Amino acid sequence: MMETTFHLLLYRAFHMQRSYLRPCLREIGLGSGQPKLLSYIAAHPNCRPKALADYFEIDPAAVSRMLDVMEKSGFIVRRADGKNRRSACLSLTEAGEEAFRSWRAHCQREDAVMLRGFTEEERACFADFLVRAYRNLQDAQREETACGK
Amino acid sequence: MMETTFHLLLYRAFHMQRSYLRPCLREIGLGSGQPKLLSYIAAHPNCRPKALADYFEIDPAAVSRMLDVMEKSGFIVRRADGKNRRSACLSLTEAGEEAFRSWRAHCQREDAVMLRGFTEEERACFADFLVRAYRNLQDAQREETACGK
DNA sequence: ACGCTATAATTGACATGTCAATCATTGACA
DNA sequence: TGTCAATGATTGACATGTCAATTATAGCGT
Repeated sequence: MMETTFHLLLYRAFHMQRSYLRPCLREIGLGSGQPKLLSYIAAHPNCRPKALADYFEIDPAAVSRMLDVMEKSGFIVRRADGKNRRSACLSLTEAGEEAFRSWRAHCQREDAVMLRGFTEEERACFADFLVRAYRNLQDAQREETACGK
Repeated sequence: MMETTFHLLLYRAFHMQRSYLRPCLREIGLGSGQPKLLSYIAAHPNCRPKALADYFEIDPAAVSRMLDVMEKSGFIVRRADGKNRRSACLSLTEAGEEAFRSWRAHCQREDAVMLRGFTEEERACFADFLVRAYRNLQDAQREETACGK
């Protein structure tokens, strides 16, 4: 792999990670986009779909359909809220809690595999780079859309 | 953004990058998966679909369908090869060459934006980290599938 | 209280990717 | 040469994501 652009480097690392994680996800019964929703709901019980879309910066439509799947799989429930009939309150079922625990454990092992041979400093540095790259793009995007409008 | 796992860090950086690049791709008339195919075909004229699938480690089915789109968009042509009637020879049209040049230029600008505030050493380090992470996962995957079989 | 606008969720249509099945061609071996 | 297995491409079905349109509810301003 001799890529010339960071764009492709990032793609390949991400893509390989998803590929590596696939068997585990299949075993747990989750799709590749679902763990993040699971973890957010675990950390914020009774949150709304909108919160998920905002936090992960994905389309509410994607959230809506993933919740459909996760509800059908028995990992979450959409509970009606008397006060707010527009949004549902989301929470994990027992199976959802269990799936989340499995995922978290596996995810930690995966991170360990990915960072094999990295020193503690390098890990911190890598995380810092990823955050900085993310923020640079985010800032640029905000500027450009603000300017264009 | 205060993620606890590298898994999510990588996802967010990748996702933000794709989001940042979207307007440019729309302008050129390319889908998000097409630039990499374009660049490979530019570097390897008359290559086969299989080579694309192998190089980028994606499913041949995805390649097949993206080529359909790119052919319909007028960026590539599938030329029959008398010797080998199973695969087609792929090449860029003039429009394809032009799209590739636009993409490459924009991609360089994007990398510059993403790496704003990075020193030269940090850039090299970041690239190295991404390659090492990729290879760690690749090796682990090979081991596990070899072992499982 | 009424109506208008803004917000939340959903649905449809599409792109990218996976997986499984099919189909055609190739190439090797009896 | 003729059969048969391996290879390459395609197609169908699904998950994730985008975008645009629709629907229902909230909430504000008069």
